[in-house]
Amino acid sequence: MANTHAPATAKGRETRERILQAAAELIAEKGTAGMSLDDVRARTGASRSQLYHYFEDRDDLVHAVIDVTIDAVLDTQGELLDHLDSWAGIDRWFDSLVRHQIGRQACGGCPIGSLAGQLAESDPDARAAIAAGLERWEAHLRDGLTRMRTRGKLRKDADPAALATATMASIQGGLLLTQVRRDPQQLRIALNAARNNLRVAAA
Amino acid sequence: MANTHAPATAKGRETRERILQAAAELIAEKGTAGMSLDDVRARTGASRSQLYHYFEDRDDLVHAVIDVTIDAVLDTQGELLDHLDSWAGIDRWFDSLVRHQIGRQACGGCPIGSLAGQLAESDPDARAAIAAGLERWEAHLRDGLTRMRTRGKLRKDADPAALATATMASIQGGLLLTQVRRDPQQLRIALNAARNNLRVAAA
DNA sequence: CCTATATTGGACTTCACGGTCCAATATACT
DNA sequence: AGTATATTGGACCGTGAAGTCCAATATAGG
Repeated sequence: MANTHAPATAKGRETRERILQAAAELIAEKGTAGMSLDDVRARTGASRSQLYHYFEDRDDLVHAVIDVTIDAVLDTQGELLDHLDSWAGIDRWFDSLVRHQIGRQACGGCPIGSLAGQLAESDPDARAAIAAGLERWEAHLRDGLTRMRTRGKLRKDADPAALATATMASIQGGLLLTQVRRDPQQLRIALNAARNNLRVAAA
Repeated sequence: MANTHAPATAKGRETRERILQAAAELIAEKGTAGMSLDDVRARTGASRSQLYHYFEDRDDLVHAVIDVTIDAVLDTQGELLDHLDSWAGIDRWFDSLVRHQIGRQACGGCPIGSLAGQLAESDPDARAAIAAGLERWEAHLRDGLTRMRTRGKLRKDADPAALATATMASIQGGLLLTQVRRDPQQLRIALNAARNNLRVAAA
C-alpha cells in the first residue's frame, strides 16, 4: 500500500487504466509469464515510474489484470447471465458463447480459464481470485436453475449446484478443445452435451 | 538437427533421460515459462554442455517434454483405455481419473491441458503436438463407443465422435475446476454429467 | 592398446528484465 | 500567485537466464 498510489486526478486514472488495459491484452496474447513490463511500456508509451507509481510491482499488476479480466468476461456476457432461468435463456447464452468463439476464430480460449491454468499452481492468491471469479460466473447459472426448479421446470430432486458446475466444466473444456483444435465446433459439441445433461433433470 | 546428438551410448541415453524427466517435472510444477535450464541443471547435476549436447535449445527441450508428457498421461491410464467399449469399462475409467486426482490432492490439473493453455497461442508447433496428443487420447474413447454402437449398446444414430469430444471436454473442464477449487469432487460432478450425456445415446 | 567419437565441465558472453532513485514537470487547491 | 502534491522521464543497477566455446575425460570398437 505504501508505494501504490491510487490515482488522484483524472489524468492519473487514465494512465492507470491504459497500463492495466495494455497489460491485460499482453497477458491474453502471450501469457502472464510472457508479458514483460517493457512490453507494457512499449504499448502504452508509459515510463517506468508510471508503472511503479500505480502498481506495487509486477505481481500487483498481474493481480489487477486478473480482476479486470474477470470483470470483462462477465461484462461481455452481460444480461444473458440474468436470464438463465429458462431453456430459451440458456440456449441463447450457449449460442452467444459459440458465436463469440467463431468471432475470435477459436483463438484464446477462456481468458479466466487460461489464467487458471497458468497461475493455479504457482500463485495461491491468484488461484483464489480466479476461483472467486469462476464462482461469480457459476452463481448466475446456479441461481437460474434454482428458479427453474422452483417454477417446476426442473425436477424437485435436481441439484442446481451440481448442474451448474457440470455446465461450467463443459464450457471450460469445450473452450480448451476449441483453442487447441482451432475449431469453434468443439465448444458447440460440449455445450450440446451440457444441454443434454440439464435436460435429464427437466421435470 | 546439426547440434542435437542422439545419445550413442547407454550412459548418454541415461543422461538425456534424466534431463528430460527433470524438465518435465519442473514444467509440471512451475509451467513452461517458469522452468529454467538452471533449474534443470540443479535438479540433475548436469552441466550446460549436456543440455546443449542432447537438445538444440530450450525450445527443443520443451517440445521433447510435451511428447514425453503425452506419453506419460496415456501410459498412466494404461489398459483402461482399451476397454472403453462397455459401460462398466467407462465407469472404471472415470473412477480411476477421480481417484488419481484425489491422490494428488487436486493439484496440477491435466498435464496435457495445462500445456495447452500455456502454449496454444504462442507456439504453433506445440499446439499441433498437443492437439495430436489429445486426439490419440480421444480416439480410444471414440473407438470404444463405435464398438458399442456396433454391438447395439448405443443407438444406431449415435455419433461416437461427438460423444467422445464432449466427454473429453468434461474431463478437461472438470480437471480445471478441480485444480482451481482444490476439490476433486468437481471432476466427479463433471464426469457424472458426461456419463448422463453418453446414456442419452444408449440403445 | 589406440584412436575416433561420445560425453562432460565450466568459464564466458550477452542481454532482457524487474526494480530503485532522483529530479523535473504538471495539476489541484487556497 | 504560490505551495503542496500528483505525475512523469529516464538513468542506473543487479540478477538471472539463454546460449557459445574449448578443452578435458570417458567409452566403444578395431
